[in-house]
Amino acid sequence: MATLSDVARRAGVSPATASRVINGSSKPVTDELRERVLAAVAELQYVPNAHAQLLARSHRSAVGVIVHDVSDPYFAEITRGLQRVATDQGRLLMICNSYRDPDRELEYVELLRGHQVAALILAGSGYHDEAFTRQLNEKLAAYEATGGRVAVIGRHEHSGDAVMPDNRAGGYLAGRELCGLGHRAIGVVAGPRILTTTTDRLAGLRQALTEQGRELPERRIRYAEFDRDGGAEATARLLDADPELTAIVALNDSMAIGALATLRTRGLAVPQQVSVVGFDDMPIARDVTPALTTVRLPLVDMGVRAMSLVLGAGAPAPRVEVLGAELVRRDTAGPVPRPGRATAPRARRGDTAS
Amino acid sequence: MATLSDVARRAGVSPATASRVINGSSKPVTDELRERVLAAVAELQYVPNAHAQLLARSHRSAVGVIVHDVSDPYFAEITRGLQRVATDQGRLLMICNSYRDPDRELEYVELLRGHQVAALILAGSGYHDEAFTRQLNEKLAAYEATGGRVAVIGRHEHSGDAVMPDNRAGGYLAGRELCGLGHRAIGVVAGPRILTTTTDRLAGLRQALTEQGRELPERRIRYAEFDRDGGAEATARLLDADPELTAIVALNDSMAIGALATLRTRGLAVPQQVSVVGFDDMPIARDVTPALTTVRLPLVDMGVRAMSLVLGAGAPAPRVEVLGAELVRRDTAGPVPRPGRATAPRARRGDTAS
DNA sequence: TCCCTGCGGGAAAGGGCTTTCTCTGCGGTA
DNA sequence: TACCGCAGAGAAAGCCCTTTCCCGCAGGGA
Repeated sequence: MATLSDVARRAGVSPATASRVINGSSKPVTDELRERVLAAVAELQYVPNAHAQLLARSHRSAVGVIVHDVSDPYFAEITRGLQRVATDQGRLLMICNSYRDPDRELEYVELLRGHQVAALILAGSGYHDEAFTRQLNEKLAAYEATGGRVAVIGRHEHSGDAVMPDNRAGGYLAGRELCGLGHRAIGVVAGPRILTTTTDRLAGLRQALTEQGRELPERRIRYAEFDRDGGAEATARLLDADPELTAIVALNDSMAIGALATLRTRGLAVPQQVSVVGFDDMPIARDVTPALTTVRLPLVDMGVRAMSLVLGAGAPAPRVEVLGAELVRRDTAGPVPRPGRATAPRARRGDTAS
Repeated sequence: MATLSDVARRAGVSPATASRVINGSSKPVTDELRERVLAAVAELQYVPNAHAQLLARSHRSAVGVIVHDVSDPYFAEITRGLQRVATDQGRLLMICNSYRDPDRELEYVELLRGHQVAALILAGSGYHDEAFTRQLNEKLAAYEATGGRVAVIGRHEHSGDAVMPDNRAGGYLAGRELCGLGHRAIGVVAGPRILTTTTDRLAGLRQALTEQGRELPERRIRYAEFDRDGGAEATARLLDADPELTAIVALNDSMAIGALATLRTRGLAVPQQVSVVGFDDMPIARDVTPALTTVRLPLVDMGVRAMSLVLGAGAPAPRVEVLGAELVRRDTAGPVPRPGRATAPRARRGDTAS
């Protein structure tokens, strides 16, 4: 690889001058030398060694992000928001997938610290795990002690800047909607119970049912992986245990899609026999058939805000931004079927392509 | 940030010894010193500066990847394959999204070169753009001249290691299937015509039709963005121009989903009135209703192979691996409707959740 | 007793860049 | 004419590590 001194030598200047030209330093350089340097750069196809630059420069610029999986639409949307702000500010993003493995999450914090990121964003759900939380907080504290900025998305036991989707309110919305449609036997297809996302959404849901004088017993909840196959499998277990179910709440849209697959396999019409409500409103939600009724979270905006928090001026007190959830009515939630009468399939509501 | 010399000082040893302990060097260190160093590391929460390490070490380890967009399922799958091999070998992956912007692609090549990656994988489609291709090749050549390894996925005008999905064969498969079902009026919802992926798939399709004595006039092709909305829009234009169409080939699954959305909006039954065939077999393809008939590409495997090529021993001659395409029959492609008879909706074929 | 060997440790030389500090030479002022 | 100041260029000091090279010392063989 050509180095800066190669360029300098070829241009007949000192490395200092070459560096100044290449970085557009404020220190003035004669046009003639400038041109000679630029020519040498082009001829040698010179690209500065990023590591050497980062070592020599004082200020850190990159931002680290830890998500569960960028290819999961939930995180893809959040990342889009993060990226937008980062790009605007000329920051490089280092994105790490923890695949919901707490140990890997810890490792990535170290790794990103080692890479001298200016800030760190934890975009995955928090865990109900004291030992892990303590370790994570130690590492984050060490990082913050050296001037690193941290923001979390979701409920983590971390005192600092945070963007919180209102999962509880979202759960409540889903529950109220189904109650309003007359459902009593409501099953829940939940993500891993160790995630705060799961428990928060569940808590909101439970509150809605309780307010309506209904209840949500544990036997109507099935925990599984937070993805399509987890949803399919949990739905199957739920139906096996309780064939009377008239509605299913899936705690994210991927699981909801799995639930729809299982219902289809079993010949249960949605929403005529069983209603389904998802969570997140990922883009695909409107394209499944019937289009998914779900709870929308402002995912992109969450990313935008988290990045803004972390790149903005440090506030004395930790800032917490709660972002509301919103019910999106589509075609998978309908009135509870009248008992004792065989339900005939009705025409599906039309959907709009846009 | 604590540095290595801080650790050394605290442990009462030289930086050299500290480094040896931390990196598990082969050079032996007394247990006592070792423990003192380890203790100091823990107390100071020391994390080595990755940039300094990379600068000091001679060998480069990270691998750079340029994709169009990791959150696009097509690339998510490929990336999964890349990641698998990289992780096995303890390599860090730097993934960059070009968002199908050639200039950004060029910039990322520079950036990754600057970051001293050991290898570079171009996973996006190639472009029909001579100026761009020349620039790209120059940059890649410069990189390879300094010992960098390069592999491309898809057809790029780059002489070197490559993994090629057989897009042409896939297009052929789609065409033959529809011909076999009796379709004559076949429309194509295509991605940007500047992408080799588009033209290759189109070429295969055209060949199939030609062999059957049919043809594929330009007026039955609509080019749009390679995503859901592009597909929806192109389908609308196609139907407006030619309402007699009995089948649509979408050049990727995202577009196919957009096509289904438009057909649904217009009240056209799939596959009774219009058949649809997609391309790629992304995971969601089996979950839309009706489940999508499509052409499967071994996406994960493509990633695995590309990474293996690039991390394996350099072969004297460039290696090109062509991976076959396969037709996956699901529920969106059916026999051509008999003309002159109103088509009544039939029962949908059952699908299996798995 | 002396020398050689080998082990454990430290000194120091990079690795490629940025940036401060220093130096030279010029134009301008008194 | 003497001096000051400043513009433009270079010398050199880091930034934080790794790794080679070297040194001192203890043990073993002659």
